[in-house]
Amino acid sequence: MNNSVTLKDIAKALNLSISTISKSLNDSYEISVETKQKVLEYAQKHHYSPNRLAKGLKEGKSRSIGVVVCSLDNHFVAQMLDGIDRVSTEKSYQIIIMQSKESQDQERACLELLYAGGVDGILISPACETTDFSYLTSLQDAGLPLVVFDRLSDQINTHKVGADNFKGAYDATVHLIKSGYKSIAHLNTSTALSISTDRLNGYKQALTDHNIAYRPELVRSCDYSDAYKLNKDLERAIKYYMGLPLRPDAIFSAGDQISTRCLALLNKLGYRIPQDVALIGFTNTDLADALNPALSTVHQPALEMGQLAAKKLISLIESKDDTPAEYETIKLQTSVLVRRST
Amino acid sequence: MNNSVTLKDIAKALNLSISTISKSLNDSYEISVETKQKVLEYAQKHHYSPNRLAKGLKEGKSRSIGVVVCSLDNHFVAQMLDGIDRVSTEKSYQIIIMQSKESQDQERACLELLYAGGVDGILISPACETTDFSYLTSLQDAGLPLVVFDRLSDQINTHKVGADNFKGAYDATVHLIKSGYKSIAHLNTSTALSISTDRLNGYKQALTDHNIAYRPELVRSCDYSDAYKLNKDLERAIKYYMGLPLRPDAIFSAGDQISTRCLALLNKLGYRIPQDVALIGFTNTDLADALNPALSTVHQPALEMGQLAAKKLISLIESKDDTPAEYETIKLQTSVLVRRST
DNA sequence: CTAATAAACGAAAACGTTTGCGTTTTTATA
DNA sequence: TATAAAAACGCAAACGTTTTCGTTTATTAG
Repeated sequence: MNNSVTLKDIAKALNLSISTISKSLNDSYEISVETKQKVLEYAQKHHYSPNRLAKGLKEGKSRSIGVVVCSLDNHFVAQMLDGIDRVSTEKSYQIIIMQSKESQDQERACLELLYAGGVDGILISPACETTDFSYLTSLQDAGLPLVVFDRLSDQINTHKVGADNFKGAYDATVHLIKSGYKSIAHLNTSTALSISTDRLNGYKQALTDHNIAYRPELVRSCDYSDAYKLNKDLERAIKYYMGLPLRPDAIFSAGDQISTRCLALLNKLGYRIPQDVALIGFTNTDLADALNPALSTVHQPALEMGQLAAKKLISLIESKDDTPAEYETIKLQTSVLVRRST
Repeated sequence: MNNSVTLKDIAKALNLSISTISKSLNDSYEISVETKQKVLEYAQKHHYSPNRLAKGLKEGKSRSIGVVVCSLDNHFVAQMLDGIDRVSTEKSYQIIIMQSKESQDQERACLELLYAGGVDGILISPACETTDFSYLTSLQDAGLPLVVFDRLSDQINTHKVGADNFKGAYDATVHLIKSGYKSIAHLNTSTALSISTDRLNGYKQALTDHNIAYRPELVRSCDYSDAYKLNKDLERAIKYYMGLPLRPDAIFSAGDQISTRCLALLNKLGYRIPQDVALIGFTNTDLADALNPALSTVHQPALEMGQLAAKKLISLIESKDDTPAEYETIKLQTSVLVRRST
């Protein structure tokens, strides 16, 4: 806290009472125009700005919202945060960003800190590891507004904003099929979150819709939690695929890191893309066109997702009194961007 | 603000006074062990956590620090933020991240908001556009601790933590020279910040040290502020280079986006890297090895930079009383990672 | 001219803490 | 036994707001 000039200071200087100053600055009808004028002038001249803590304490609100994401180090996440940031600063809420690093424990720690910190609401994209949502619901029961975004779960009942992962996966798979690929592998993330099953289901649906038999051996999961593990899992999966009697001629990968790391690994292992194996994956990296080769991607409207989630949360916060009405689940459309890798 | 159980509640429940509760929880010597025990037990059972706002108001501290960066959507920035996040959560400070989007006005707005918000200190990596540091120094004069990181400026006197950009540029250029490139262009960012001149000087020094004449026409600047402009500037620069009578056989680029976008553009324009022109650039992207071709980079210790900057700021905050001692400027070593593009 | 009304402002409580100091009770010292 | 000291706790002010409810003065209606 640095803030210097207070209502008291102004009151003393202008020989008025604190309440008069406060009312003047809040444009109360109780105060004469002349007084208001005088107060406002002095306040501006001395760079008065109300003390956030005092105001918050009085009003029982902190005008801050907590945001929990897996990691900052990720284009997709950064874009969502950008969206969140835009609407929250517009509505003059501060955001406190915390990282779960895909760990359920750390996520729990983040939530505890945010709750204790007195945020007015929480925006969360759960960690991959998370299976237990009881703490989250307990926060909700305690009256804390909550919005889940990006990675959804039906273990919690509130507003949810995500991408249409089923459709995205479906479209990507169809794209591969229509491009002539016959044997399509699917690399997924190992998580209990719906994001994973949705994509798997989209993939399956596309296959059945095109009379292609679903081969479970073509689906592998990778541990997302840290870069080292991911690389290891991925390398194993790729080698496994390539050792298969009916070796896949295309891979559809779910997940930002998975897609780009997969591409890097395929290169490293000497496979030519798309000649040896085609690749399309979920990712929002702006470097997709600069990759070797340019990577076909399923792109999610990350910015909009963040914006919408923040709007939903703020509306929830600001209408805390009325009945929660009905909670919505919004699914934003993804788009397939075809590039050289398929 | 969600927080429910307060000192008063505990006091009432235990038939003690508020101050006794407070002192118990703060482990004061004035309170008997039995009482402390009882209070602690009750507090834990009912998930008491002190109200951040009230505490902050009382102590005149908010235990939060403001961080201003150009943009979230950037690997390098994300890594620095990660570093900042680690040490600040460890020391139980909240961080408020704001984006300047390379605009001096928006940066100013961020700073005003943070100051008004009552942060205990500010961590800033100035916008490219910023030339006027007077507002920053005025904040400093008002007693707000400040640490500048990443992008340094000598227009402000405080702790500074950055990379050794001169050395990084020098090393990159030497690498190109030693790899046999004769005519080395330099793509820089158009900014008044020292980050730009340091890199330019490193480049120049490497040339003179190897008896290569410095050709001003090989140095171009690009507007970093938005993606569209950057692409435009870059394309113009590249075409300009390639139209030169003595066309460069290598490019050393400064700046994250510039390096990766330059690679993408060279590809798009049909130039082969490194046959037609080699490329090395400052960037921390984890996709460098997956690019087309794998991009040689100058890598900055972003995480450490963030950590160090945060440590410096916190120490500044917590020793606000004593004389500011002497301000340091720390330059962290960069490393050249050679890949296929050179 | 009196009484009611409006206009303009101030006093004080409240939000949840922390902390200096006063008060009571117990214990130790002379 | 009288007294000083220590131990354990409560009171109340303070941090900077907002807001309710007076209080004062000026204005208007009857």
